[in-house]
Amino acid sequence: MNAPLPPQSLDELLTRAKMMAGLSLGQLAAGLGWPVPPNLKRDKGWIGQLIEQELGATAGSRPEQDFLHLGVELKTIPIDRSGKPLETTYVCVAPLMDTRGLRWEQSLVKHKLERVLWVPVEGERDIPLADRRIGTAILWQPTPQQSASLRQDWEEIMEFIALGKVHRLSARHGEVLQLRPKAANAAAKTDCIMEDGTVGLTNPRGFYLKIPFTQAILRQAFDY
DNA sequence: GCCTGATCATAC
DNA sequence: GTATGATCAGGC
Repeated sequence: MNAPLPPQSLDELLTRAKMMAGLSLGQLAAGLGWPVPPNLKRDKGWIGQLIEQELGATAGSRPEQDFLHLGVELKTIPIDRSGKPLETTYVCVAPLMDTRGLRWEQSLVKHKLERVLWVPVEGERDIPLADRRIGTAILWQPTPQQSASLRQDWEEIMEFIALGKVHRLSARHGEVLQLRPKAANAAAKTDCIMEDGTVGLTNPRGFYLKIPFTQAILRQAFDY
């Protein structure tokens, strides 16, 4: 259907994002010629893909920022009536093999979070999907304090992984960043380092931002 | 009510 | 299986 071209500048991206603010998902979907699913149970990535399309991100499954030429990663984030995030935010998969020597500076977490365009969307389940409204987008870069917190959690988690203790990590680890399963289901397996140094199998994991962290990002932008 | 572990769709 | 986009939902 209607497929906007990629924005050619950061200003153009921000202008497009501002034009979406206040619109409902139904309005946006209609403009793009997309059908609205009854709910997100079987379409968990629908909102993210809709916003991607509207803003002209290159669809696809390439492990890159959404707007590589602008150095911007796009994240939609479901919020409640008070503006608080309803869910944690997925960042990227966690490497579970050959992690010795991997440094924060070269990590995928740091790279993905260097510049993020956050698009808040009403996410409460009692609001019909088509009626949920899009909020004001926020272009964010981590403050030195936020970057230090992310780095500390990342290093602690990666230390566990490198020592073959990934099975001892839970979502409770980390102040702002957590490790959780990221797969089709619990039967999915991938190679990992075991405590005796051999190679074993475990559930694929991903890094997620905890809710208070993203809540602080929204709060610092909207000053509430 | 919140959170952690589990799960859904799709492309390749 | 891995990567993209995330939310679901039962146990606490």
